[in-house]
Amino acid sequence: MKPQTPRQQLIYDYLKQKKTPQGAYDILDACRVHGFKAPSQIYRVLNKLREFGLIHKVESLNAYIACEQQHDSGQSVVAICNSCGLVKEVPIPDFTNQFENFDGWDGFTPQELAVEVKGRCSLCNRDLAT
Amino acid sequence: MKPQTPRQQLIYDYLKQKKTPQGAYDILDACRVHGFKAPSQIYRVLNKLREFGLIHKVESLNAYIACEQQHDSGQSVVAICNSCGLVKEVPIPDFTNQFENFDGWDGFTPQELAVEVKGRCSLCNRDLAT
DNA sequence: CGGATTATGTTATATTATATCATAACACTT
DNA sequence: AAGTGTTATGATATAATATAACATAATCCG
Repeated sequence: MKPQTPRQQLIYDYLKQKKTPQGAYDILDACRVHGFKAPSQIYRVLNKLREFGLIHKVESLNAYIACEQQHDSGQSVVAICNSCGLVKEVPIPDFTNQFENFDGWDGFTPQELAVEVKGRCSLCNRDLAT
Repeated sequence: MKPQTPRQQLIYDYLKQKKTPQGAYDILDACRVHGFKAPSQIYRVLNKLREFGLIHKVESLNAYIACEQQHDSGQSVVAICNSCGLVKEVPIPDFTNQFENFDGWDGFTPQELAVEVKGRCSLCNRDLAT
């Protein structure tokens, strides 16, 4: 699924071009020059893009990032560096499968999976070593 | 680690006795009779209890639950029913180990893991079948 | 075209969370 | 016990995040 309207395209492009997750109000400020004026305008577009699976909300940061790869469903594994704030989406193969086939659910049917890992990125690890 | 003060104990007990995650302002309202008056009082205690690993924040709900079992670190796997809102903490053995030993991190060192699964609980599945 | 649906604009408000500064309680040393 | 540092609490204000509600415009499709 691709962005369906100019405004969707605009915000999607903006997020793709950013390396760190952006808050809704950051996006709003950046998009004022393009005619956005109110938070609700931003949130509407963000929610659409989320439905399409084009972006993720990083829940623990209240911020949004563009997906780097296409997912079948709304699944994501996000690595957040506690030190520098860098956020990366990391593909973990078979991971979600394990989840669905897990015995312990006891009748629970998983639909969406959100995984957020906080830690220390490779660059900050390197700085630490010196 | 156990609650260290009467106020910590109070909020911890309150959360333990609830089956669903509670918002900070829900907790505030419930605790007004015990002298709590301001959000910051609640958030301070919640943050302490989180440090102690006694409660979790369910990020995708902005709500808080008492831990059901003791964790070594701040790890959690939370199952949320999209249909009835029921939330359960589910232990997934060896799961976090897989995460730490995952090859694809490329220098990233995981510290805290937050997993939130949305789906349909056993009861709602049963209702659906009839 | 006509009617439905979806996207957008606009204003107001709700919800969640933190900053700041003052005071009280406690733990520890001398 | 007095002094000192630390942690917890009280209290007020405000910041940050998100939604409700209602109006207008654009698009789709019979």
